[in-house]
Amino acid sequence: MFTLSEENYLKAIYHLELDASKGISTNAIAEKLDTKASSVTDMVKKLSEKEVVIYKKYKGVTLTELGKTIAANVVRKHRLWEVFLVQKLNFSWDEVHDVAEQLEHIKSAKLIDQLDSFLGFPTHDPHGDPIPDRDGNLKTIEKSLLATLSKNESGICVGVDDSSSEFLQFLDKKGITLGKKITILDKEDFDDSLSILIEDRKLNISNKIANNLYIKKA
Amino acid sequence: MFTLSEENYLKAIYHLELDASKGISTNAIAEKLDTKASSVTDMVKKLSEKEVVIYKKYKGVTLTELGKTIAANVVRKHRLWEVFLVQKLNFSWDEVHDVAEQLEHIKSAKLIDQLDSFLGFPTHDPHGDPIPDRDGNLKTIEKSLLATLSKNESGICVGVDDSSSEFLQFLDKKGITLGKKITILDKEDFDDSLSILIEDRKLNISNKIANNLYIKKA
DNA sequence: ATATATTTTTAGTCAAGTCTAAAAATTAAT
DNA sequence: ATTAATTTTTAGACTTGACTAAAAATATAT
Repeated sequence: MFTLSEENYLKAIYHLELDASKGISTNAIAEKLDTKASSVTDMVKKLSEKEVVIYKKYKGVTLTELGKTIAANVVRKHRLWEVFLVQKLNFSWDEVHDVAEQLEHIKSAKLIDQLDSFLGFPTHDPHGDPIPDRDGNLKTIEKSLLATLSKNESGICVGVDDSSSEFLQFLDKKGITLGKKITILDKEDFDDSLSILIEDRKLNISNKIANNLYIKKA
Repeated sequence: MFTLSEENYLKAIYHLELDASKGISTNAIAEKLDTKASSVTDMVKKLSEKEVVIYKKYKGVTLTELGKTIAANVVRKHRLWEVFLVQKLNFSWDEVHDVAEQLEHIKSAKLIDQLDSFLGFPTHDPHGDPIPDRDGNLKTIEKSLLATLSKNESGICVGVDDSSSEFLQFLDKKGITLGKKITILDKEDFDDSLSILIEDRKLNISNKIANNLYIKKA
């Protein structure tokens, strides 16, 4: 059995491994968890003892298969709870994260299986992130950052990279929600800002926004 | 803010105070929480600092109004989650306790308000125990132990005293569930066992059972 | 290739919550 | 009203997870 702290470390390493080929540095983990590298070293030794990570001094950390499974399961729980909060309890997508951070540590296989079923076996959370299955596998769909699309290309909005409540509330204000179709009307070379069409409305958005919105090309 | 451990102490004291007029002894708390009296002394000092209990050495502990409110809120969460598990996730009433013990510590006012609403503002949990309102008040209904009824009296089954899964499963097996009408057909002086009528079926039950079943007299 | 800068680890400390064993207070018994 | 039994508290130690400051290893720059 793993403690709340251990689960958070595994989850952090799991997320960091998604976009990093080498071993994860203790510093990177420390930053992600808002703690100190020395604390990470201690914990990583413990996790290594428990055979959920492989750790060589000064060489960074990688998850073992077991570690990956455990981390994916925490992520699965987190995302299922997010769906629950939005679909059943009328939370908005920018309110769910902190509560899901707590709920993801509840231990009960039956609970999560039944929740999954109750929600109709959702495949993605409210931010468009895929929900791992019971074995920890997640099918990733081909999605592109809006910023990478060319003029006149279009697609469906399927996810966000940054899921801070500030960004999500900004999207709400602009009427940009998952599932909507977006077409690039124009790209401005000067500042890489975009002119887009979304549901018959024309909108100008900055490059920063375009770099945090995922599109499934049509 | 209170830690998980602090909340569990407050809840234990809260439950113990329900059927005890004097201050609660550290020993009683220790037994309830399956810990040692010395640990309780330490914690009770801390809770006293935080003004949620009143503690005089060797004299036992009582909750302050603040302490009562906090404890009642934990109990409220516990019981709402139990309702959720049974009504929405198809748990049986003997499976919910351990999971609710975890869920009761999730911190989010919105979560619990929305859950309450989602469940239709239930007044009692699956074991017939009342759910405190947002202010910690609970309305107790007049209920009697089945063992206290006399021959030919009858009433509705409204709760259990012992909610161990063993006892609950026993009741399931016998077809005794909340809401059913029970009539005392006969009482046996020798062993205080009862002959009862429940939904046209005649049943013999021991005194031990009768002392753990609550009835609302008809 | 050596010096400098950065990253990572070690060593020692701390707080929360628990424990055991011993001491002190309270309660019960003669 | 002492003595004996029980309960409660204190004192000191342990574990988990974190921290700071110093040492060691690695990476960078001239």
